Amino acid sequence: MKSIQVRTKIWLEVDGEPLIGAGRERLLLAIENGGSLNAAAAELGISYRKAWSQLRQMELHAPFALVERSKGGKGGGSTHLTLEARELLTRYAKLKTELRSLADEKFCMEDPR
Amino acid sequence: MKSIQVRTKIWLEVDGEPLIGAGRERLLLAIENGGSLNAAAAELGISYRKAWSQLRQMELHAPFALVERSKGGKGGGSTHLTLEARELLTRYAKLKTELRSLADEKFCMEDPR
DNA sequence: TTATCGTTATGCAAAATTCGCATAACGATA
DNA sequence: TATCGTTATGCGAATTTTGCATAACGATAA
Repeated sequence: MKSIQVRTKIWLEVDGEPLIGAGRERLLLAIENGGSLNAAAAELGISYRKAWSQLRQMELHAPFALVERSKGGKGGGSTHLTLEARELLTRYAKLKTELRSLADEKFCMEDPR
Repeated sequence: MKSIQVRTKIWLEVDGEPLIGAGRERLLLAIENGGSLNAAAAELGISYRKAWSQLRQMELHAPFALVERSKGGKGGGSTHLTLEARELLTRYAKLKTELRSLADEKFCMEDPR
């Protein structure tokens, strides 16, 4: 049985460049969770290179710092979210769930009436 | 001044494959308008190859026929939308505008409170 | 002072995807 | 049966994505 499914996406842009979407949200959450970009990449099952590139692009256009990094030291280094990044995550999550609930509730492909 | 902008997308899928989104909606509308895939591609400023590929992919997964084609003949050939395709367009347009108005009205990045 | 260690940072080539040029196929009409 | 503008599609070029390999880093421990 072929069923038609409604899909939605919501993301934030700065100057037309992606700031945060579903994928980048996952990345930031994984960074917060793992305490490093490396751990985040591993958790998500993507290459470090890819995670780094995504984060780099986000930071390139974000109007505020997203992470604080450190190199070397005991654990070799670390990356942590800034307060603003955590706030951004909170806002984005709210946006996303609102959109989803709206879509689920209102949009039905059966009987358009 | 860097302003954060909320963007949304809505589309329909069949078996996880895109059936119709903003771009394919434009394509179908242009086909309806021009009476041929060739004219549609020209109107949209995309190559015929690209338009054809998109339409092909849509038809590959759509649970009903989207267009009726003819080759040769007076005008060389033509492509017209089926009734189902026009209904799909109507439904999708409604979905899209509803989503947009909801997004505009509800989602505001200032003061999340 | 110096070696260590796991991280961040990045060049670069490979892989995958997208794009579009070029050309064949088509068939109702004249 | 020749014509004409369309549909159909192979294939190489251009672009984007991916990830391997390796350098850089610097607080800590010895």
